[in-house]
Amino acid sequence: MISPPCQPFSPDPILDTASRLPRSFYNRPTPVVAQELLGTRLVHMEQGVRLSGWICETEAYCGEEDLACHAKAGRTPRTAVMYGPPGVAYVYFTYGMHWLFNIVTRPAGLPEAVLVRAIVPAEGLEIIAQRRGSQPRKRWADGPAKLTQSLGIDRRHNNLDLCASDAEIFIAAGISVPDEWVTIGPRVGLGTTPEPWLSKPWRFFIEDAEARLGGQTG
DNA sequence: AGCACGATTAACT
DNA sequence: GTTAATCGTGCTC
Repeated sequence: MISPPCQPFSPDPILDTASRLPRSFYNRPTPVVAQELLGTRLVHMEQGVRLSGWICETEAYCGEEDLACHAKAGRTPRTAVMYGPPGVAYVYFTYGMHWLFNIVTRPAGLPEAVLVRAIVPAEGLEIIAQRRGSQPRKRWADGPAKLTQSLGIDRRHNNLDLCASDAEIFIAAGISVPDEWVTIGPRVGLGTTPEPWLSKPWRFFIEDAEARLGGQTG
């Protein structure tokens, strides 16, 4: 009995991971990575089911000097992940109940990351509906804690290398987003963070994302 | 050991 | 616009 032939590619787009973004994508200035993540897909392969959404809102957090960034406290058990290599998930807990998903940027030693703040759900809609069905569809994943709830992301995924070929969470290449679709402004929810950090234009989002991305098939 | 606060959300008035 | 929910983290005593 001969071995079956290797699959040259996955014929099923639901299982395709060939478009996983490489580590070099994340090893660049954090605001650039944040903007270029718009229009890509955040994918979670959860027990064989593919859950995903189009990334439509991000924020850049830029190291110890950035007083809005957790790394302002230096290297602690929580922030250690941000001091590691780019392309790794930094998932943290806040307000006693919410998980927020970030991706580490820049070379090891520079504690910077992009917070993913919103997605337009694309795949795994049945499961997302189970988790978010108490809310109208437009609100299923239009916030940083809503998207982690939608995709089933939590503490288990902190420090996960998104660039590893077998990682269950990754970013897949998506569509090219025209500059005219993108609004840039100050980050939100920063409370008493002082200037100039409070006003840095490090938030990026696609205007009318649901209409523009909702019909994409990926 | 104790404390104040948080890169939020949903349900109020 | 206001507020409760709920607990890990980092800082002070």
